[in-house]
Amino acid sequence: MLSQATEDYLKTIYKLQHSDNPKERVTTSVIAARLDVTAASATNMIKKLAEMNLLVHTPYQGVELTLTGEKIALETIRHHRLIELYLAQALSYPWDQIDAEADRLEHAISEEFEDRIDKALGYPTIGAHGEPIPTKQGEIEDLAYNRLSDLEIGCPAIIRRVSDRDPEMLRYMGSIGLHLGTYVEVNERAPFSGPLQLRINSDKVQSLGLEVAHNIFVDAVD
Amino acid sequence: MLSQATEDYLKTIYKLQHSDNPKERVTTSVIAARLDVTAASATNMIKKLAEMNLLVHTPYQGVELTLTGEKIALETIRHHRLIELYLAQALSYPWDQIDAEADRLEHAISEEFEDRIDKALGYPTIGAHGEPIPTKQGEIEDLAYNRLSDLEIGCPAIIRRVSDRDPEMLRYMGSIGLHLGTYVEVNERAPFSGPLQLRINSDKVQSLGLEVAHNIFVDAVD
DNA sequence: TAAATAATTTAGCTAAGGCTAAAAAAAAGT
DNA sequence: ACTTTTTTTTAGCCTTAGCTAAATTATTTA
Repeated sequence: MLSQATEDYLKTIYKLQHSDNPKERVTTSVIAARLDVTAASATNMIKKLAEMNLLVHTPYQGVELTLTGEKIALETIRHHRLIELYLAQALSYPWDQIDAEADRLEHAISEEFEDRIDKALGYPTIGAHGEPIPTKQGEIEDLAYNRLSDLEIGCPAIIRRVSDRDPEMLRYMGSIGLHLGTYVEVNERAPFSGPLQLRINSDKVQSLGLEVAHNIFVDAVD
Repeated sequence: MLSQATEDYLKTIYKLQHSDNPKERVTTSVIAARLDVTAASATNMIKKLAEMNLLVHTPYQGVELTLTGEKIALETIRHHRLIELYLAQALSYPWDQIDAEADRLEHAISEEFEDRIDKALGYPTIGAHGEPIPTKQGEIEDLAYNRLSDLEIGCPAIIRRVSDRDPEMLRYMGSIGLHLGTYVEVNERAPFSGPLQLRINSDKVQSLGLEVAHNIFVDAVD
């Protein structure tokens, strides 16, 4: 059995590798920052993971997961996203609380538990914030959406995914009526990186800061 | 936050203190055996727990939980039993698998999770094997049942609790139709600590070894 | 009561996974 | 090209919670 720390590092590295800017290298300091440990601690763990053949480390350059490492990362991410969805759907958790709870539970559940909540949820493929859920075989869909901050003016769209990094931000989104599936349309864009004026559900008009809009992903509809 | 090991020791000590034979001292070796660690490891941990004022240790005599220690033990046991019941009821786990799963989950859940499954289960007071569930305030009912092995011949009774120590035994009980709430009556008792002849649900007759009967607790009816 | 046995504790080791402080390597600024 | 700054790594330490082996204390048996 792999330690919680091992799973956390692999999960984090996977997410960094497949994030916004895929060309950026996944360096020691980036990993350390994301996991909130010192760079020295990260160096240490990276060395161990490399010895276990879970990743390849090019000193001073960054890391890349091996197939085995990626498999484990995806398993952990699958656990995480299934648990999140279960918390939201079966236990009515608000979407800003599920990430923290799942972060602890994901290391404690058995395959049996995974299978049972998977079944209870109807074998879902999309998580509570719109992320794809890896399959048991370690396959993951590549869902590419546009950022709400990049959406053309007057082009109606549907919210398909939100970043779950900041619970505070999730709470804010919810409070102004932004959820998965919500219709939105940008009315206008204030100059100098100013806020968007958003029409929500062809109804309410709401001013939305760019930072928030950057963390909302949409699909254009026509 | 207390470590998983700390919670496990306190839970185990509590259970030993309140088990079959309450006069027996809870010694280092008994604790070690139950937790499957060496006596030296137990000595070590006991020393730490004593320093934390979670228990009082009289060298060579045994331990006794302090009020604080007992509180934490009961909190852990509450988590465990609520999770067990949730697994059984909401996820249809068989009763022989819930203990192992709950053993890992009990350390990972938040108060929020506890509250939500408590509510989902309708604020239960009895666990999946018939054990009392401690309240959030750390109170626990004292349910004293008779062992099936001690039940008088011809006296109808209802199964109210079973020991969850051995999953194999639980599976066996289930396979011959013994569950919580099942009606049983001892027809006869073979000599020399032989098996009981049991009538189950006023219907099937089944021979049952003493060891199993010893781990089933009943309430006489009428 | 003395010797043998059993239980407990002590001493010292190990592995994980953190940390700080210092050294080394790479990148950036002048 | 040479400092200066930033990043990464190394060295060495800490805590947790296990382990074995040896020493100590109780208990049992002859």
